[in-house]
Amino acid sequence: MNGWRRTHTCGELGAEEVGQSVVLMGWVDVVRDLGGITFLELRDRMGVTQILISPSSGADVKNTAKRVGSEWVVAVKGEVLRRAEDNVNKSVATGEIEVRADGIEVLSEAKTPPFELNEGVKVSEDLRLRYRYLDLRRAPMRRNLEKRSKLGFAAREYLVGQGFNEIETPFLTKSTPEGARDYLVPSRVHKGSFYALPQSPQIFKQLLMIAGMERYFQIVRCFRDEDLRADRQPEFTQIDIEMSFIEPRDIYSLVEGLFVHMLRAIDIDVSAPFPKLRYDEAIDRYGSDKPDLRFGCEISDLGGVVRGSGYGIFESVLEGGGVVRAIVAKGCAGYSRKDLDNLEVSAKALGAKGLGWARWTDSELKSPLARHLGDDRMKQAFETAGGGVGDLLLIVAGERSRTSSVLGGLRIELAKREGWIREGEWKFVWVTEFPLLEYSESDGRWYSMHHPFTSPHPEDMDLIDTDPGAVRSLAYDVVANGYELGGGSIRIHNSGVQEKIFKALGLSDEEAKEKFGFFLEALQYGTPPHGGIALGFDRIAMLAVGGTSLRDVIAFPKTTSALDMMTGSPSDVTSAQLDELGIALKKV
RNA sequence: GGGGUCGUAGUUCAGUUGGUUAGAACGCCGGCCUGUCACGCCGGAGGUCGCGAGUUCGAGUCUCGUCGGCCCCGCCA
Repeated sequence: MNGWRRTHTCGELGAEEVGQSVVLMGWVDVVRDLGGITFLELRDRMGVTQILISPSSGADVKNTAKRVGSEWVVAVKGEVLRRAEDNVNKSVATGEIEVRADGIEVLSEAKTPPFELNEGVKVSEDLRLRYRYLDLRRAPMRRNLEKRSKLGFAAREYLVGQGFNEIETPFLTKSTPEGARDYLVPSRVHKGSFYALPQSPQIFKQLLMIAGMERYFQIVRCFRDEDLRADRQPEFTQIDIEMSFIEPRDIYSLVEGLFVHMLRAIDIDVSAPFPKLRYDEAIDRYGSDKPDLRFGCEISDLGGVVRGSGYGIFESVLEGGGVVRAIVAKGCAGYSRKDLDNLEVSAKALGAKGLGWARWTDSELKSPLARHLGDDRMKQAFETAGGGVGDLLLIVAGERSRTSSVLGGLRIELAKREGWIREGEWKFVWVTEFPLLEYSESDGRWYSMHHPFTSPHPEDMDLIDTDPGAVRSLAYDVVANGYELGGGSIRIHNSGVQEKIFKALGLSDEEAKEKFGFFLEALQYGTPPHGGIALGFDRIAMLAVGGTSLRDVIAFPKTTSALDMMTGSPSDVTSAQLDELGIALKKV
């Protein structure tokens, strides 16, 4: 570097430094060659500074400046000059000054990049991912990663301040039967055996409680081999927390404090405590276990209104134990036939058999259902659901949970379509009292809704044998703006109860012993009551930067088909590598 | 596993009912230019229309298959 040392960054020079001799290093953002005079914009992570190559600059400087192009890395030595008043650029932090180059050194030449790096230039997602290191030079991505870093630092700062120890747990661990599909790692030493990458450090953090650590946390990578979404990557980061001698409310206040502290670090204010909704309430009112509370449009039950109407479809649904429910779309009475058809298509895609509607315009109430229900009953239904003149009523009938999720889905769709969601707003909510178990028709058995170590609600302990579906758990999710940001529970700390749960899940004693024997044994050595939570750090960061995809906050993410466009993984390995692992590939 | 949508110059896109030589902007290259900051002006190069079959006298355009991006359902204890 010519013996030069960088004296300043490209974001800090101003009127105060005028007259100083400085050395800047960075990437050439733009070259503006006006003939006798040339301007370079030099960029580093802190900002951009204009470099002046004037007629009085030496021949060396001028010749070098002629050669350089976009994204070359250069060092510039020169004097900070105050710009004439008409030349000040108010839109740039360093716009009051420029640096007259007395020396310029090319540190690295650069090929013309495959896309322009200016903010605001649209580039396809796959190109950005293939050249991620260039994409990350762009200001929005850099800002996002900086914010993510601050959030992580604030989380550690807060938790350590609360007396937590950050403790690492293994990545090469044991495959467990319940839950998401595992990523497997073959063992070379023990051919035919596999490690699994952790879906979460669940068992280890409970063992740390048994070990007496009392307050553990870890910002840790987790792996799940399931299909991806905008908010789901195969590897993702959790803020994993576990505490001993606590109740759910201790977790609530800890996590509320954590969110307030983290978000304050990037100048976002949120208020705590967060409201709470029981699971069944969330489903009935919002049709989701991760309700978006930034807008209303709650679900209403019309069973009382339509019962006895004589309308065959509704009557038979009600007789069969189903429900007739509705949402009111405020101000949407003007929807066209086509709009309504589109909504019906959505409803069917969400699992509805059909979609009933009624539009209450100034003059009249229009609905294909009026013929069956009568105008009075129709109007009553409208009012029961909280609607009136100018509104649209959407009715779904069927099995309870299906109907809820359909209306919940329509609710979200309407909110997006009608712009009911105010950007920048944060609506947190705790969803509590999740069911302990859910039944799988296809497998003919019960599964844990959270995980098999979740404590049943003490009041429901006796129902485990008689009515497993009615057992509530001490599990909770923290939800913001319709995203599940975390979930946790109070754990079972009694090996008898744990065995009972394994039995309810259809695990034989032998299976339980084979898969979790070490853990069942550990529970017998003096286990403190304990519980915890795992927060989705990527999702928190995504919401905090105003993003819509985890790719916005992950430096090197995977595509929706779990490919890494940059490295080309996953990829073939040599037959020698396979031999060493004792693995033979099947033809697929 | 399923549904939707996209794939044309380095990039972002346009391309009519299937019809002559596939266009624009930005970028890139060359020239001119002493106050630009989206610099300006003049000129130029640049295309396996993702890939493979098929229909047709003729395919960027139609059909089938396939690969890939994005969004969604299933799945994600």
